[in-house]
Formats: sequence, C-alpha cells, structure tokens
Amino acid sequence: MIPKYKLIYQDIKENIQSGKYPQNEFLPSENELTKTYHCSRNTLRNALSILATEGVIQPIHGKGVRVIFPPEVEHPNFIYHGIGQFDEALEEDEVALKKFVNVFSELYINEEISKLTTFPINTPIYYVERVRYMDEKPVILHRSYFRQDIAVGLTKRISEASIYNYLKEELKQTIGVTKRTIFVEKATKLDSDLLELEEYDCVVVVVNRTYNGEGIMFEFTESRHNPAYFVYSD
Amino acid sequence: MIPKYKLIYQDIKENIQSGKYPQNEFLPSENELTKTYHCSRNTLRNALSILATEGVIQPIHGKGVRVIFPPEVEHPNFIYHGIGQFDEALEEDEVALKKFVNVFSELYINEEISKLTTFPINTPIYYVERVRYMDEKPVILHRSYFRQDIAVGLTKRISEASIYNYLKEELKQTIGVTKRTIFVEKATKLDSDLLELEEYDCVVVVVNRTYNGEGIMFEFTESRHNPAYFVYSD
DNA sequence: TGGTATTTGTCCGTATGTATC
DNA sequence: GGATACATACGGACAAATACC
Repeated sequence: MIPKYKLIYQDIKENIQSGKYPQNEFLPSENELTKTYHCSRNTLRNALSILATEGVIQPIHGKGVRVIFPPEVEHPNFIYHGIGQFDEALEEDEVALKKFVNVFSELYINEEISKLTTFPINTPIYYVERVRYMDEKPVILHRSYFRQDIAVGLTKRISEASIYNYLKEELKQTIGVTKRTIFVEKATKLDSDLLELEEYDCVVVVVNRTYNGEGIMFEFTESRHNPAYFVYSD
Repeated sequence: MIPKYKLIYQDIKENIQSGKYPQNEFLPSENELTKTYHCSRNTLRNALSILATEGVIQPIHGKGVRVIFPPEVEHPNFIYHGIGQFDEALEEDEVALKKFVNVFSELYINEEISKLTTFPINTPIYYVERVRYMDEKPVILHRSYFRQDIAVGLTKRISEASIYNYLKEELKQTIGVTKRTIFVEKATKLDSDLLELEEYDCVVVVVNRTYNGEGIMFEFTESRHNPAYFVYSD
C-alpha cells in the first residue's frame, strides 16, 4: 500500500518533468491542489516538502510554490553520473557495463583498517575489490568492507552480480543513509594499471559509508575513479 | 520569533553533539519528547524530519529513532572543507584566508556563456574572477556570473570583502538552494600559473548554481580547485 | 495609505494504520 | 494478543508575507 502523499509527490514530479508545470512558474496553490488530489493540506504539504528538499520546487511565503527543476547540464566528458548505488541506478541503462571481482576475502578489522573505516577492531568483514568497466574501459576501482553480521553469506559470485540486490531481496535488509566524502589523490601504480590511466596522474576518491535501515553502518567503500569519467551532481 | 519546531530541532541537535543522546542509541520516544517540549506530535516530528534529512538521526518504524551522527573523518590532505558559502563558513576560522579579485566587469550574456550558465542571452551580468588563498597559497580560482538585476550595485570593492554579506545585509536578498556539480579537468596554463599547481596536472571543477529566496537563479560560479587541497563532504 | 483576499507557515488535537517486542 | 512506537491522514485555527484594489 503506497501512502497517499507519495502518490501525490510522484504525480507532481511527473507533471514537472513533463512540462505541465513549467520552469520558473508557480504550481497551483495548495488549496487548489488539495482539491485536485482530494486530500488534506497536511498530506499535500508532506508531498511538497519532499520535492522542496530535493530542490525541485521552492515555496515562497505569501506568493506560491515555484518550480526550479533545472535543465541537466552537459559535460564534455560526461559519461558517469551518480555514485554509490551504482548497480541499481544504471542496471537499466543501455550502457555496456561490467564489473570484475579482483579480490574476495574474509578478514577481521585490524587497527589500521579500523582507523580508515571506523569499524571496531576485530569486526568480521567481507572485503571485496572490484573494477567497473564501461564500454570496455575500466573506470572505477572499488574497495568495499561489509560487516559479516549484516551482509550474511556474501560470496564472490554474488559480488559479481549485485550485492545490493542480495542485501535487499535475500537478506531483506533495508538501506538507509549514505554519507560521502570526495577528494583527489595521486594515482598509485596499481591505480594506473587497473584503471589504465593515461592523461591523468591522479584519481578521484569517493568514500561511502552506508547505513542500513536500522542505522547501523555496515559498508565502507573507497571508490577510486578515473578522473576522465567522473561527474558528480548533488 | 523563532518557530517552536526550530528550537526543538536545535535543542535535540545540541544534545546529540554534546553526547547526551549517544551514537547508535535511541532518542526518547516521540511521546516522551512531546511531553518534555510541551508540543504536539506534529511539531516534534517536524523537527525530527529535519534531523533525518540531515542524516543525523534515523527513525525506525516500531522501534525508535536512532542517532547516527558519525565521527568526522580525517584526511591526510585535509585543509579545505565546504564549498560555496565559503565566505560565511570560514570567516570565523583562524586559518589565514585571503582573496584577490583579478577581474571585475559588467557584460551581457552571449550565446557561448548562455550555454555554460543557462542564463538567457543578453542578460546583464557582473563577472567576477577571484583567487582564494589559504596560508599564502592559492587554492581556488572562482569565476562567477551574477545577475545584475538581483545583485544590484555590486562592485569590485564589495567582491573583495563578501558578496554574500552584501546580498543579504544591503540588498536584503534571501539565499535559497544551491545545486552543485563536480568533475575533473586537465589544468590549463592559466590554472597552473594562478594556482601554482605542482604535483597535479589537473583541477577539480565545482559548478555552483545558486537560487535566491524567490527561486530565481542569480549566480553561476565555476570554481577551479587545486586538487591537493580539495575535500568535499555531503 | 490602508484594507482585504490569497497563499504559505506554524501549531494543535485526534484517529487509524503498521511494525516491533 | 497487548503494549509501545513510528507512519499516515484529517480537520481546524491563526500568523505572516504578498498581491491587489
């Protein structure tokens, strides 16, 4: 049962994307919208608040609610957009995507890795190292640490398919927040080899910490990107 | 008059930061909190929803609301954190910050710049080019385009102080959403010279589009960062 | 200048649904 | 099943900003 406010949210969003509610124009007033959706003002405002935090609309006190969904910007080097839930996000796309699992191992967190990941020392971990390919070119090197007590039964085979699908479908885990940090590092020899870096001598490092639906951090991933194919939007 | 839900939001956040509500523990139940704050459940949930979208807490249906405020992560190359409202964010800090205005000019948007900024052709613009220094080293080259009809009366002198202070204090403009895109480009000769790039042959480009409180995009800024000093957290 | 209607912002109380223990 | 806790939804009231006459 999808709640009413989510349906309203989706409908308004589609109407914005389709152009029924154009850029820089105002939406119909909240009073009108409650009539068209046969709902209370609270429910409608619940839907609107999601769009507002997404940055799709901007309510202006006493005036109305303006649409500020911006046109997508093109980049000369645009290829990869969106980070983190790479699997789900792009599985549908028609791009030639592949991944290759270099390393799959089980280990216990030692002091050094604890410092990096903030997992407590001696936590049992699945360590997965994967390379992402796009159009036959390696673009990202992922180094992931999953808590064994949450990603129970993870295998190399599953890592080659979709870890997130496994977590959600098999383990019924819900995925919560992801916290992200981005910076640049000089490329190591390993980076250069695995990512076939040519024009760049550095990599973009994206660190993701993912929490499950219970607020437990269960994944730490360091993704090393070929700068030529890196684009991030918030 | 600060609304009640914001006071509650601030109070809970402070209690989390002070450790009164510890990491990975649950907050008191919504019912209890409504009693301590003498408010309705709606008002309290309004406050909680802000904390949830900030990623500070995570509500779990039927169980409680968990604190997931994570410890700040250190970077070996950590210096600069936070982008965009650089002025306000760091003016208080004790770091040796300076900026130097290279170019200040008035111009009309032409076809090429319109493509870049999405401002309509012939829009009157203030163009500002600034270099950011930190501890005497140049770290960021900013190229900003401000709509003249919104940033009325902007001058070179103001740009050397704080443009945002001017917008807010003098022009009584309210600042709305900022949309951001990050990617990497090969450094130009100009980048290398102005930013004194040494170990890197590239720059991190952060594109900011800033909207005012009315939902009008009035600023487009392309910030070219020295990768050695670039760290971004979301 | 001022008053009125419109529109969003804040706040309350209540009822019911659903997940967890 | 019952108690607790969060999620959804309704309706009403008043405040504050804006627009318009």
